[in-house]
Amino acid sequence: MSQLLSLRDRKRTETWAALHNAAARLTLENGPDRVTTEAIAAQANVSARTFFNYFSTKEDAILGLQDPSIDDTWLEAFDVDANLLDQVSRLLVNVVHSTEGGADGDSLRMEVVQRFPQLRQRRFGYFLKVEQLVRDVVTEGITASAKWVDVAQHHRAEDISRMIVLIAGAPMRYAMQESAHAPTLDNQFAALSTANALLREVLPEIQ
Amino acid sequence: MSQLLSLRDRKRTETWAALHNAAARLTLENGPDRVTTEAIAAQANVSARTFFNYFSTKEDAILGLQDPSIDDTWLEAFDVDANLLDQVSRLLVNVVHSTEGGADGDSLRMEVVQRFPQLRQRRFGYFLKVEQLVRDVVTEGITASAKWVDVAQHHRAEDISRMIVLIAGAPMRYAMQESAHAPTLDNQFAALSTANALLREVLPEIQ
DNA sequence: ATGCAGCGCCGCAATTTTGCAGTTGTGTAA
DNA sequence: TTACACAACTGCAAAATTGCGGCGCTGCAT
Repeated sequence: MSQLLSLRDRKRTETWAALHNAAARLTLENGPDRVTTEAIAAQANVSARTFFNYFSTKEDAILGLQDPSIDDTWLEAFDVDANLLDQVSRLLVNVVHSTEGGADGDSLRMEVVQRFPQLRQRRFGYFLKVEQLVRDVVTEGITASAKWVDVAQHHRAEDISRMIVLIAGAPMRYAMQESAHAPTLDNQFAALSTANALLREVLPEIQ
Repeated sequence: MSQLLSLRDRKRTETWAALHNAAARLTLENGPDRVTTEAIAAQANVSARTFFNYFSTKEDAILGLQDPSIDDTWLEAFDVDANLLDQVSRLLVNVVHSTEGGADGDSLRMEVVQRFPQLRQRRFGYFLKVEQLVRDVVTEGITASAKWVDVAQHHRAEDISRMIVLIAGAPMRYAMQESAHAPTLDNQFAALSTANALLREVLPEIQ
């Protein structure tokens, strides 16, 4: 049998997906304002209270957003002393992905974001949490690194990593703004890699 | 919406039915000895431990047996001072029914009992619990009744009701033995009413 | 303007489910 | 015989779910 997840974890995932699907489906049918958290919970066959055990707001459920997290594998592979920009970029992409749970294939998220732009700001809100998380990782790396002792004498590690994450995150912000107009998954990838290229070209010019 | 049962109660009923169905189905496919409680739980999509929150033995799950209970309606209607034999008979039938939960229509119980006679004794075991419950009701009634004070001077109320329930229960025992050979629902009803008629004929002859 | 109903959301206690580490009994292979 | 796997079943503590009362806000009828 598939014993990768415990029964508990499997059910938790199922309930999460059921709530997100119900929320997204009902929203597509009636618009986000005509959907109540009660109706969503009923569709997912759980109590109204349980809804808020999984999502802190109705919008989070509609969009299927979770708090960001970093896989241990990524943490171990992270090395501040080489290719920092690349690494932080990839970390950001990965952590953003962690905020959008479940299988993307059958998720109704895309359609929802496209049809109800009011919901978009919520994703930016989550990007702040993502940055915070990544910043912590970078801060820790810098603090422990010999390569950064010089810079760290003039600035606090927190500030250094804030700046690094801001730069590395610029392409994602750029892509997110773009994706307002082109919300398919392919288009988002395209926007991101365009933005990445742009960053590489701009960086050498401004120093 | 149908708000007769709370979400909690509705789910409890569903889980009970899922476990019973899984147990009965797997038993029909493989025989009771080749079915594990784990497999049943897995089929019902609950943990192995939860199985034992619903049934105290594997056989109970296969047969779909619950502890007997008496509906309050029946309790209020019960009156020791009139038609006692009839009332206790009906009470017994009703309480026996309460031990066999769920919708009888789609239950696989019948088929299981017919094909695996080893399971039959378990039903008799439950009949003892049923008698106990009914006995308590009758005892309480007798204790509070003016009509029974005379008899109660020579015998304890417990013993009186024990005898009454035994007599009133004779047709059910008779029918249960018969049903070994004719296990359909109709046949059981027929056997029971035959036995009832028989009792009525015998009673006057033996006093 | 004023009340009032509806909805999002939270805290808390009761109930249920799960995981885990047993104990016991039974068949089976060495 | 001994050893050992396996399955029924239990106790207990952690986690999840539910019900319920309550808070704050918003829109709407009076």
